[in-house]
Amino acid sequence: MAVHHHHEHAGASLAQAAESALVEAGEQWTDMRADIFAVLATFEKPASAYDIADLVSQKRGKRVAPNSVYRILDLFVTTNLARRVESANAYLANSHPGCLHDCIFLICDSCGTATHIDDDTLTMNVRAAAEHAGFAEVRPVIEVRGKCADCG
Amino acid sequence: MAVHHHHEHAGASLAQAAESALVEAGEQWTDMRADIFAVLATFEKPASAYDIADLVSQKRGKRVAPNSVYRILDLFVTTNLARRVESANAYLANSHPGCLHDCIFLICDSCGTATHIDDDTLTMNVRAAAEHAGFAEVRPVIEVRGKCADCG
DNA sequence: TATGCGATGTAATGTTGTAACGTCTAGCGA
DNA sequence: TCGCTAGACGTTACAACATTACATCGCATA
Repeated sequence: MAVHHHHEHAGASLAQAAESALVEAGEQWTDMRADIFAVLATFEKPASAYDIADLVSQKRGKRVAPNSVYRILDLFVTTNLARRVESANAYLANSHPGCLHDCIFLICDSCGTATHIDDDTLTMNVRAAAEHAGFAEVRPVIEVRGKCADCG
Repeated sequence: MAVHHHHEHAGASLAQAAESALVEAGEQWTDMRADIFAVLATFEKPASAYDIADLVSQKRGKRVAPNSVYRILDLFVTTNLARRVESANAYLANSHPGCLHDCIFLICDSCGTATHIDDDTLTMNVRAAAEHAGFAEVRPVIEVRGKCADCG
């Protein structure tokens, strides 16, 4: 099984990496974006836009509307700073922004935590299958729901 | 690439197969369930519970609440008569109920149509990767968003 | 007939996501 | 300096998706 290796960021290092990646992409690293990224990065589990809105509101002492959060999350997703977990309608910080590849998420139905696996062979096979069927600009969504080791 | 082969039902044959599968599972094939399955089966694209509720309401000349539709869709999903497309918050009739395996869905971002691919080797690899990470009772969600051949 | 159970109805509410438009500010050329 | 522009963010309203709690109906059967 082919496995993808890279450095995993955390904490301040992660925020740094995120800022670099966003600026690299020609976007601004504003206070609001920093706050939203910081909050997102504190979550173990995929966080909903509303969860994030609540915490960012607390942090700033002023209501931040979900609307604003969505805007910024969308930006994060397109610039690869965050991922959307489709089967949970929620988001995760990307622990290695700037490193572009498909992720496989494992989400525990019981405790909600998500872990991620990288297996480029597998994801390339999925891409290949889709392209073989005539699809272009493909964006694989590969998630596995189940019960994690801790909840077993 | 290993590929899974089986008979694909359509129209009345599909409804028949669905009825058999549901009864096989120890559930009743009621008028409401038949209507919902029939409506679901007419869709090319993944259908939302509300889409289905509207059409079934028309068909019966009486409002059917989304609630009732969700209940029956959940039943269909657990009995393998239908699939949920997570990245579209919508449902598809399973064209081969009674035949149990993982599906890969290709959904066109442009026209919304979904096609499905069977590749047991690929899906088994995804399952294996999740199980290797300590997950149990795994349910793979493998979808690919992109642009279909017609919309290219 | 009474009773229990599965299926469906009804109402209310919770959660997720988007649209439209207003305001603020930094940058920049006249 | 003035006024313009563009991007970021605010505000409100609403649309779309999903669930909860409880009521009712009809059928099987004790």
